[in-house]
Amino acid sequence: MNERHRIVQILSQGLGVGTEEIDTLLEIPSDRSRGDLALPCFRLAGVLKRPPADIAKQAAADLSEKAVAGLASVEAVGGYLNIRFDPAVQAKKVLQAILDQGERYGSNEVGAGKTVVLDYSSPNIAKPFSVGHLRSTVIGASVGNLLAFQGYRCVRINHLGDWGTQFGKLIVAYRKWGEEVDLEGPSPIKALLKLYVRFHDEAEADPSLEDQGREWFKRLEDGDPEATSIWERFKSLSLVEFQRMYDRLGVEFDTYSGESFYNDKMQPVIDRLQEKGLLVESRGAKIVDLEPHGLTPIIIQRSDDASLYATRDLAAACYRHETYAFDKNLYFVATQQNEHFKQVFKTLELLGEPWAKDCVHVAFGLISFAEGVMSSRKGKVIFLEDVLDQAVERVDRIIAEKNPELPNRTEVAEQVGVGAIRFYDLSRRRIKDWVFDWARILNFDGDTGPYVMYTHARLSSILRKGVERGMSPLREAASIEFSALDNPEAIEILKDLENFPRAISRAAEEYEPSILAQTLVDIADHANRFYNAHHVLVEQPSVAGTRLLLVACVRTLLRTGLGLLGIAAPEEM
RNA sequence: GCGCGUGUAGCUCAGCUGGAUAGAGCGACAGCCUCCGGAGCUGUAGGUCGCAGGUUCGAAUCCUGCCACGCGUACCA
Repeated sequence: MNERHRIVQILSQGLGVGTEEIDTLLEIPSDRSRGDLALPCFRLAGVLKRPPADIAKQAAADLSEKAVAGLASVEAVGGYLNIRFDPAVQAKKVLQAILDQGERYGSNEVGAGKTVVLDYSSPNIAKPFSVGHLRSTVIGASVGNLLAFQGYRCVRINHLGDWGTQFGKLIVAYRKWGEEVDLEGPSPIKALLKLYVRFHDEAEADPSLEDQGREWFKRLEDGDPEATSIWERFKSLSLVEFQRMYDRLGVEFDTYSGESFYNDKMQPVIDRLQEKGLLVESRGAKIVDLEPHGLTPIIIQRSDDASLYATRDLAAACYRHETYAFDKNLYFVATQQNEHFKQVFKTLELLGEPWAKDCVHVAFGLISFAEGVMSSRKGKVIFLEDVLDQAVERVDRIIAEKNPELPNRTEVAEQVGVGAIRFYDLSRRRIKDWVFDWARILNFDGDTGPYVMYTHARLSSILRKGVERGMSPLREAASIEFSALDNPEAIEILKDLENFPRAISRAAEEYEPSILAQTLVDIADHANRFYNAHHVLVEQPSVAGTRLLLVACVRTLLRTGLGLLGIAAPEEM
């Protein structure tokens, strides 16, 4: 923003305060009817030894003297200096920018030449793809989109949970009761889940099963042919089901190399820990003592020499750095694993890896049920597929009621239903826990995905109707009829349009898609108010053309924003 | 016990680097289809920002203590 720069200079000179200080002090008023920019003068009062109101008054005088282009008014109110830009000038500028950049409006190149590795989704083989996995999947995918929009090269990794003691357990269960379940049916994972649940039931009575499970995992790790072939079958059956989810969600990965991929890459890491004298034996296991750093010990090798999750994560981090030379290495994993990632990152640091500081655990809260936590061991899970199906079905019923003539009804129902679920998960800050509630997740009124999509559809509809009546949006913002936008509803939207790039940047920097989701709700809200209060397709061509331009621009932003969240924007619904 | 996190309206949540009367949605109540799609719009009611101190001209926001809840706390991931 050029005016801002100019304003900072004038104020800095007039008041005799550094430009940087002025710049950090300048803010957007919480109540924007007060102006577009404000300078609270209280802090300056201390430095300048003058009353704040005095400073504000002088600053106002300084500014009005210099006649900055595009400034509408400048006034001192109490200790505040309030600055207002000429709304017509602002409007032209932002509308033209969107006209020029289209769906790229809001993007930038801050990440050009940099690489970010994103580890997300990462479901466990042979376990259901539950609503719990939804979080990692959609947050990770969306942050990837946001970072790519900022010019970063993104490497998307699905770090499949395809290794570990659980497979030993499952192999034991399969060998004992495998014939009692149907692995060739429509949902082999449900069959595997039965085996897993049964294992834990029986293990309560017969604890030796746990030992057998550990033993079979050890065999798997040592390359035992029977163990390997059973494991491979589980894996391929699972991947088919996962792919079905990813297709519906429109989520993609550059690689599916999971934990098993690192089975032969752990030894070098263990050796290096050994060389550095970090590895110590304790209670039969090999650990790195992290107590001096306020952390519990990280277990590198079990007493039976089998590997652990932490070992594989260390190997994976090193591999990723060698392979991709990342600038950031992100893990989209629940808060439960806070300590684990602290341990891993600290260990990398102790190994002398300077890039340890570029590893970030992008944590999110857990999903629970009113009755308690989800647990695949007890078979208490909600399958994501069931949630998506319910949502789509509900959308379909609503369409049947409100818009029965809609073409592509099945396709749109799928888009809106899946979008609703995605938006629900992305719309609150990641760190928050939430309790799964069918009534809430299937509600499509108010601050929801369907509301944003609906607004997009309404705007699309207005544009279509406009064309039918021989009207079209202006192609040059310079020729707008500003009086057509000179009302509180339109002004509010123009501010939204202006702030959009900043919302995107914040969402990307903080790895927080909810910032974008909330912004979209605000825009949709303002758009709804606007077209309820003001007719777009009016007689006067200049007014209609101007309002159509505004409609087209808002629609573009909603489309861009939904796209970054991985949500479709149907023209009708 | 210790570590990390969360605590804002009945419920679900916003509140950007501390700033001018704390904002939405759901639910409740009252209205709005001779007008571009009512998954919408307008209005009303509803808040000691967990509690107590402190820093500051100014604190929901920063610091300390306490309380409540969640997660973690050695061979699961």
